[in-house]
Amino acid sequence: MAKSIRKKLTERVTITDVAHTAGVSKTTVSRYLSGQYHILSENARNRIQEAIRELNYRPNQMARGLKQDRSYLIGMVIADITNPFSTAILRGAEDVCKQRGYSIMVCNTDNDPAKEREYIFMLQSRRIDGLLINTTGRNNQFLRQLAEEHTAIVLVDRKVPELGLDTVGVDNELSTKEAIRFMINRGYEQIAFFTEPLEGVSTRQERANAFKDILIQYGFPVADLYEADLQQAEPLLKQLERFLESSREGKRAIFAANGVILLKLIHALKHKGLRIPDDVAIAGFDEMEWTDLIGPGITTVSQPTYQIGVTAMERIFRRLEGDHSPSQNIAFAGKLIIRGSTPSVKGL
Amino acid sequence: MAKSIRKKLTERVTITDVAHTAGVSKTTVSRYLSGQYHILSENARNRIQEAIRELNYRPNQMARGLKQDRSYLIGMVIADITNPFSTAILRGAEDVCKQRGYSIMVCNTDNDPAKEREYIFMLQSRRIDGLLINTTGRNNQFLRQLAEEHTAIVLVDRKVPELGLDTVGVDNELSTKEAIRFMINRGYEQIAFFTEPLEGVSTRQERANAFKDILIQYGFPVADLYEADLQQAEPLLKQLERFLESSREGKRAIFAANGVILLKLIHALKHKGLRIPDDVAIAGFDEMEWTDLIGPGITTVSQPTYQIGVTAMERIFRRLEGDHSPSQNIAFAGKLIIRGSTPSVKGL
DNA sequence: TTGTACGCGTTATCAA
DNA sequence: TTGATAACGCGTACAA
Repeated sequence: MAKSIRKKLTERVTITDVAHTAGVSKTTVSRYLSGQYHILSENARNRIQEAIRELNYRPNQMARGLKQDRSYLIGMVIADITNPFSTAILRGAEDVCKQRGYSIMVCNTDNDPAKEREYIFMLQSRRIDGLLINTTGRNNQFLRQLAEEHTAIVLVDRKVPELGLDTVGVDNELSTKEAIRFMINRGYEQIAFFTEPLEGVSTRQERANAFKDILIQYGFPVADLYEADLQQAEPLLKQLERFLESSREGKRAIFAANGVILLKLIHALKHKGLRIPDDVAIAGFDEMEWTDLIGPGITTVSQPTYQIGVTAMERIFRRLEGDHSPSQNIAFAGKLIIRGSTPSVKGL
Repeated sequence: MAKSIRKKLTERVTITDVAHTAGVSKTTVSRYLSGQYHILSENARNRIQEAIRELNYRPNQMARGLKQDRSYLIGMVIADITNPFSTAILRGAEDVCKQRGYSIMVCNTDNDPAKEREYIFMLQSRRIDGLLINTTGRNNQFLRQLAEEHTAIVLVDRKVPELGLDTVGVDNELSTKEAIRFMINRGYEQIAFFTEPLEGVSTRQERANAFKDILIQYGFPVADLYEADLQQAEPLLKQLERFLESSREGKRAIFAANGVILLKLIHALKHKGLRIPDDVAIAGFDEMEWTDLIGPGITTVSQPTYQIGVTAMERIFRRLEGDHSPSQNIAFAGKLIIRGSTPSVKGL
């Protein structure tokens, strides 16, 4: 291992230096730092304040953490940090953390269990106090291990029932049913459901199941549930073609199980020269900054992402503060935003 | 004795525990941890490995960091983490960090100098080894302070010449000129430039100046440079109306200085019922996932964001490895992506 | 090849 | 209201 020698450009200022120039002991300075002003004399307090400013002192968090067995660090493990859904959650989580003096370490897994595991190890080494994770579901034993140490874990978006952890997300069944029911009521008679691979991802499963349930409830055949791996573009295109060939223009619609696949589908439609909603209607999960700008506007199920991030983070802090109540499953209501991509076709 | 009691209470596995169960000293374990295998007997090495696995030991990074005066932490201070431009950079930076065992702490400033300052202090407390920052430009003295400690700082996107720091971004002058020149060649005779407030943000200034320069070069009057504060929607709308009233249909175009304002402008146009490009042509900085889907597709200047993140991070590591060469200013070429929002209007 | 002893910067415990 | 001292978990001279 090639290590480079680091030169000390500036000697680091320590609590001892502050104590020295303020003419008090380290202990007293430490008390000042942790805000125990009531046991400090006016005099000591002022001199310490002055010394800190003069020396430009910043307490060393590593030393504090080591001593206190607390890092004031939160890990955030996400499948894809470039997904706006994830960043909105991060935004919410970050706001709550900042306010409490915690920092967030971001980890991008690409849905790869191996990467996720590496990150969990790293975060464990850093003694993170809390973890907010959108998990692949393939590293449950390590998550359980983490939870057994002092780490407060909250699962975001994806549940893993066997872990018995707090979960925050949206009510997938409710929202999916509302959306599909809406499309049926608008007169669509053949609705395709496109999702990324279901295995291991509760969110996708819940939405797919809700889709099936509602179709059955309305007496429709469940013929068009497509699972597409988005690594390559081909599979999705093929499945889309299959659906288009098997359906009649005018009464058909597509529902996308999340924002990523919704975007891909819109791209594919454009690529094939198909118009929305004339050739095919479309709707799907995840409101994004562009959904009202594409064609006649895309009908979406909007998730309160920022709120999800805030809530997840608040659960973490509650746990850190000693709340040992049974694990909660917090599901927000999604909001169906109706736009031109799913017009009524009843008269046709 | 006291040790075993403490262990039952806290359950934290330390290097001492590993040493005990492996039957060696802490030092030997430490050598193992830092990969100095050549000074370890086969026997010791195996026993340590086994002990680590058995106890599920993870070295405490806070302790290591404290001892080594290194945190293996990189701070990333960004104006808006939900901006796809920022997350793409983060993605690149993160990939490089992961590979080296570093972690990234994200800090969202909302372009607020006060928030930025708070974050700088916090990061200083954490003894970050490196900082990647998209700065407001209003906390230069604190950045200078950080740089004087052991922190390698790289400015991303926005420069601050007086700090003499490494900078990574895109060649704003070149790309802006190319884009405006392209629009002029396509026959547009009145081009408006919309930007967020110029003050203190080099990127915006460079683009605005390039815009002015090229107009002058072609003998056009520089009448339509609009600085809009996007906190409220009103100002932008008013300015847009001013431009539309002062210009003739058919030969007018809008250029947006970044992705955020480009999106707002497209929204505003839609809101006013104006069509692209029939009523007004439009182009702007920042390629986004939706730019090819809006109307006839939006002409954009694409920045190699992922590459910017990677490069910035690599500069940081180079500095940490002892590179003391003069500060670099790395400017990538942007790429003009021509789409239907800026058709040729020469014949009109 | 291995181990002993000390120190990193901070907080907690106790005594004054 | 203060301070001396012992940890926290690890790495590293120095010794063996």
